[in-house]
Amino acid sequence: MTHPRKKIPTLVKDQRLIQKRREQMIAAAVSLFTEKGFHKTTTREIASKAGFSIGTLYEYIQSKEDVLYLVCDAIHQELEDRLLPVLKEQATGRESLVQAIRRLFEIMDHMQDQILIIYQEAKSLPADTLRYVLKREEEITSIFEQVLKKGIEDGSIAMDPKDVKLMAHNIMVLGEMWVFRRWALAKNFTLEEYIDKQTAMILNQISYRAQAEESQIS
Amino acid sequence: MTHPRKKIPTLVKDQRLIQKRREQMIAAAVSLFTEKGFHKTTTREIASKAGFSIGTLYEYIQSKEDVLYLVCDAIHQELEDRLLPVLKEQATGRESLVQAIRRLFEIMDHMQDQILIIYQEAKSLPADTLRYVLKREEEITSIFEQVLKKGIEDGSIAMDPKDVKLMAHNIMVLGEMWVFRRWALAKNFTLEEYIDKQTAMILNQISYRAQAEESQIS
Amino acid sequence: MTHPRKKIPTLVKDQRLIQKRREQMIAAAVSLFTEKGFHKTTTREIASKAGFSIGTLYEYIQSKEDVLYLVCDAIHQELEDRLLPVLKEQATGRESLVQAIRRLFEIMDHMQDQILIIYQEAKSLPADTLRYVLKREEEITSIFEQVLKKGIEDGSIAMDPKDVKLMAHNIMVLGEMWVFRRWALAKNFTLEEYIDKQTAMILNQISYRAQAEESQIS
Amino acid sequence: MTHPRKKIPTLVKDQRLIQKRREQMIAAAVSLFTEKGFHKTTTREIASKAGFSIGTLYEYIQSKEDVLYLVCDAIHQELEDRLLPVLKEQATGRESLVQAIRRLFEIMDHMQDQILIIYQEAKSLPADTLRYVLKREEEITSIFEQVLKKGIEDGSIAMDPKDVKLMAHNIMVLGEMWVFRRWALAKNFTLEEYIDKQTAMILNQISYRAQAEESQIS
DNA sequence: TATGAATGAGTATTCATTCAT
DNA sequence: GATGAATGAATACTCATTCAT
Repeated sequence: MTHPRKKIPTLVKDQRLIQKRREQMIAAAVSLFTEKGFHKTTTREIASKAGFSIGTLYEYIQSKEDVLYLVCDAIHQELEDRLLPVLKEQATGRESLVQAIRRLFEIMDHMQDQILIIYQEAKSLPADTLRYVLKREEEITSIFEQVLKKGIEDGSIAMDPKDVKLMAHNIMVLGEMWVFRRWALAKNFTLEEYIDKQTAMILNQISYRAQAEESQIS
Repeated sequence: MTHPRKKIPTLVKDQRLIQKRREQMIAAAVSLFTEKGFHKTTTREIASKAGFSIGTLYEYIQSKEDVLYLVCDAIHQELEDRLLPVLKEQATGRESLVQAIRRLFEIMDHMQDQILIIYQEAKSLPADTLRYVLKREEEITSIFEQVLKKGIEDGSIAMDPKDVKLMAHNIMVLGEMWVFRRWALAKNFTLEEYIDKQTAMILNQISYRAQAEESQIS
Repeated sequence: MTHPRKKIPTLVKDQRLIQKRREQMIAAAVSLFTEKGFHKTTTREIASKAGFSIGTLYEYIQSKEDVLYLVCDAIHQELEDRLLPVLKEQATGRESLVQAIRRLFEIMDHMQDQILIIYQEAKSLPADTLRYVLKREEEITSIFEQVLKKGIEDGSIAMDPKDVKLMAHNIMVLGEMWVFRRWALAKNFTLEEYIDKQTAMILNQISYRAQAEESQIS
Repeated sequence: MTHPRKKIPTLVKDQRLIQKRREQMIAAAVSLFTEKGFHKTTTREIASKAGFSIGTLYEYIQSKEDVLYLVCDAIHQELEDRLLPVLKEQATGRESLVQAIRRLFEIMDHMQDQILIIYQEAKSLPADTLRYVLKREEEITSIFEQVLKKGIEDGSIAMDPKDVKLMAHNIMVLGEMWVFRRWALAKNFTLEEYIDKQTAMILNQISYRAQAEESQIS
């Protein structure tokens, strides 16, 4: 169902070892990229913070960019892992949406360092690899598309199906905005206030009365 | 009225020359940063593309980061210079808002490369310098605050004054989103459609009927 | 007993290798510094003459100044290693002094290039590091202090103990003078003559008859 | 009588101007070379501290080394100008010697920064130019040769004429030693003490009783 | 599998010197 | 005579990557 991840070739064969080493590597890299950015972090530092030698690092990756990709992918994975459990089968689309927005924003608050890495460093990935990361971002965005569609179907959400995709992106971006405009927002709002206000705005778009307005604007 | 810019020291004294050389330098840097990013662009490339030698480059700046700052500042200046003229004294706040949103989004579309530079490279600025750039971003955001306030005063816009700041940031981010989610949005919408839909959504938040709804959500 | 040397940090761990590489590095640097001086010698030249790459050089030092320090320290070490063996337990202070002066002057003649490096380049060391080098110079000077004191004790040398330190410095400087005034001295004297004459002068100061004279001078 | 100075070509013709500019230049350079050394001082700094532009600097010299030469020569000139007046026609050689030694050591104390420049930076002069500086040093040394010879002639000094040259060099070096071993000497002696002790030692060499001793040493 | 020494291409920055005005 | 903008060769130092052990 989900898009396949990029395979990063390895000189090592033991799968369990690969996973362990990569977890160490990713944890080290996240903390270093957060602190100094991708370019100012050296592979030596990553290896050393991960607890092994530079030679060993290169047994598990082929280039520094590979580390960045693994980091991005792990972040997306964690984001998804934290977001999905909030969706309940029995809830209406609207209920799920409110929950998912809250959860998304809380995740953004909690993972702000990691989110920033994706925003600021992903561009350093080779074009090919970047595509995997963007695909992943799209997959996560599509979670909101699903929720919105469910709401339309069960009647709890009123909106033009053609607008579902845009709305899903809007929600993601409003979440990320809490991270990358934090310097301005945190001066004026708590996370709670931010969630409440943005949720209200989003809900306002998908209620019946809103639909009438839309036509008379432009 | 506006926040003062950072002064970048120069070895050259002739002000006219400084301006001319810096314009050349900025133009060269924008194109190179867009193409390869800040870190992968060398100072020699900047100088050479600007049409002078590496020695001359350093007569007009003190470090590579200075070039990045000048680029960011010039981009913000151009953005503001393009945005402000759309505001007319005699228009209502609501009319101005619609115009300004359209203009902002068009500018984002037109200056996408530059906007991306700010988003992706500003983090490489020294902390001190970054503050100047963020301050500038806030100034531009406050243009929308002014417009919203005017609308509230002249009765053309209905919203809680406490929400003005957040709404202004939302508008800016929805504009920038056209740039940094272009890989997803451009597949589904034209700029026109994007402007219309997002404008509708924003207007929906600031119409009288919307106000009633807001309270009953959370 | 001797003052501790400055530790120069290394990226390499193998102590034997460190010693070997540093010996290569020092030999290369001495010859280059002699030929062109510290400032006009490039790190690349040092590495290349030492037989390894510039990258390898920096595995064993942290800065070009580190090389200079290592060179100075090695020179002092060699000087001391050549000087000390001349001192015999059973000799009188006066006998030891004559031997040590001769040996010192011979060393100066033999190591003139190296001595010049210390004289002319040590000032380029960071203040902290320079202190280590001067301390070392003082240690070597104190060898002559010991010899003089021994002579006073065993009665073979007659001088005011308060003058021991100055005399030790004088001896060292008269030795170094053979190096840095060589352009004038070598035209007029052989090393043998120089040793004889200066030794005579020094001995003249520490003989009983000399003491009487001193008081009637100033 | 004195050795001719090196001519440093000029683009400017007005001799009075040349002298004025060079004085400014030398004063600036001495202070900068003292503070940071020759290599770390830039020509721009020299020009700026001298009160004119870099372009003007090069109207009066041809290379940075020329500045160093002018500085060395000016220092030697000042040294000589301060030393010579102490010599009185009517005094005995021995009296003159004592006076000249005292004066020399006082000059060394007073001009320590400048003396250090000659000691540490002269090696950066082109070989040709260096010869002029060494010649000058020899000239100054020969002042002491003259005094010693006069003493021998008038019977106030007892020494082998063949040792005059060496003794003159010894005196010069013992003076310079107050500068370049200041880090060690100043901890133990005042200038007065230093002068007294070294003078005593020198006089001890040139008194009749000393002569006897000399033969029996080696 | 793990190590870490070796490599050398790459890069920001400096600075003596020139020359048109 | 004075100025100062322009030049570009030169240089210390870094760091991703390799490979022998």
